[in-house]
Amino acid sequence: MIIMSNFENLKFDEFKVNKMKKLVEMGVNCYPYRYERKVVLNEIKEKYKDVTHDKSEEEEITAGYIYNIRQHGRVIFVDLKDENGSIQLYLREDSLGKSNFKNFKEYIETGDVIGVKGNIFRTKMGEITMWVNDYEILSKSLCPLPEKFHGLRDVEKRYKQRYVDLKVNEDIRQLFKIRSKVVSFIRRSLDRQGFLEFETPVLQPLYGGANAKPFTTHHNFLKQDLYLRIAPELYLKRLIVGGFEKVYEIARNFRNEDIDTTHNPEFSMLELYEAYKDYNDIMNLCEDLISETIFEVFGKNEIEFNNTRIDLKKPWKKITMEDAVKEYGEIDIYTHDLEELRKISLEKGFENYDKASTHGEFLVVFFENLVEKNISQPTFIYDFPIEVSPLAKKHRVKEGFTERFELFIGGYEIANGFSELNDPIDQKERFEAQDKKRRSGDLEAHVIDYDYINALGYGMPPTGGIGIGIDRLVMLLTNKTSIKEVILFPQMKTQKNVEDSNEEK
RNA sequence: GGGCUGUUAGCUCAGUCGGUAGAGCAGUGGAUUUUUAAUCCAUUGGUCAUAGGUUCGAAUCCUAUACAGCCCA
Repeated sequence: MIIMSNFENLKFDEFKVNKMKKLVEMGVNCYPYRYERKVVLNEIKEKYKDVTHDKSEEEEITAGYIYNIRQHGRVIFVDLKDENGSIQLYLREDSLGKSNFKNFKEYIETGDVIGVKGNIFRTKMGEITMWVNDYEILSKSLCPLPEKFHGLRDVEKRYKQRYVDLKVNEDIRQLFKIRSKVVSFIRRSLDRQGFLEFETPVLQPLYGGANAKPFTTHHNFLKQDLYLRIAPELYLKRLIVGGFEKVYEIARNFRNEDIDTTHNPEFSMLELYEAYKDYNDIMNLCEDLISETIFEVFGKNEIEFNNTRIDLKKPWKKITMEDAVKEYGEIDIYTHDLEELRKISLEKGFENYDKASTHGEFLVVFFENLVEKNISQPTFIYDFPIEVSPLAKKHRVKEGFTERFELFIGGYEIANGFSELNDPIDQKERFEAQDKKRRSGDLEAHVIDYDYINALGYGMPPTGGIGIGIDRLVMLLTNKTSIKEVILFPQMKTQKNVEDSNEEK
């Protein structure tokens, strides 16, 4: 029944293709260019919410795709959907005429897109329904839709054929609508506050702004390797040097790392920078921006995530990393020597402790292993060790620390910000320290960007900045624990064909 | 990187102790002028993910591979 090419993985249905061909023979264009749709389905539902059994005087013209058909001999009921609504159609042989009715019965099926004209009435069962006077095929479907009741459940197919997932699973379409709203609200909010959005390079000769491994590509004409950006940070701060005072970018970043429930190789991040501000100002900005976004989308400042009620009412908790480890981990790092810290890490089976060689690095290890996952309610963790924060300004009073913070909600890191390091000499030393780490095998350590140091040499005002993970934020808002659920087309491995696997060896 | 689980009809899923492959929906043919997961009758459709192995006999047991999900590092 299904025509399936070995090479193209097409799922055309033979019956559907034949019906389409028949229609074409009859002179019907199965793929016309436009349709004069006058109203969407929700507008009809709203306009006729008090309609009675009597047909409306006015004729309505609308369109959508068919998701169910119930044939009753000389009557057909059809369920029609558009982006935001649905309506029932009522087709009668005596209204449509014999041949039009027969054609519908024989050639129109679930999945087809049609335009319809008709009057609105209420059926015996109380359903607002269009009494169809005329219909037109707008697109003939050739692939069978998944089952009407269960929809598409197979997770792999849902991700790989997201178009089907969106078409048949209403909740998925709602989820991505929320994602779109979140992004557009953030833009509107920042624009209203006087921020300017800029597009900085995705292809970069040097990558920077985060600890991560990049994707590498090659420019043929320049005969030069380029990297896909891991963060827009260093370019946005060059804009602050250049004299812009409030800038942001909603940037797609690329990191060549493991794929799991919280990591996709490409992901979206809001990064913003504001001159003459410090990390305290930015924490406030972040708190306002996120809580307003959530209120805008849900109309309340309370959400349910991973079976936990999260209260986003301001002000949010603020605690230093050191105190957080004391509170949640019940240990004061600075009262133990390195040998003891190493021993404790080993005993408790901490991740990544073997790389730690300073109190600051152990503080981070203890934080990540003992604290992070336990922070459900929105909490700013602030004052990070200098060793792990090469782009953040030294703390104004606390030796060995930087003015950096991260926001945690529901056990996830949502945002990361700081008083930006603007001392060019200090920045040079920090990069050199990173470079040393790099040379000793830490592939995620920063590379030295001399042009960036040079930019700072021209003078960057005191500046506060932040990055907010859009995907993580959307996960939180839609109660999803897998990042793939909130990315339209997540990266999935494609089936290898024989030729490819030979080439690889 | 490691562990566990999954892969059976277009979709959602059964398949007992190893003994010829099942259902619902969709599709196809028919009945049906207010149904809404419509109903009724009939009916098509499977290299059981792939490749090996054990066995008289494998969807089922074993090994490897592919892809995926979840958990851990």
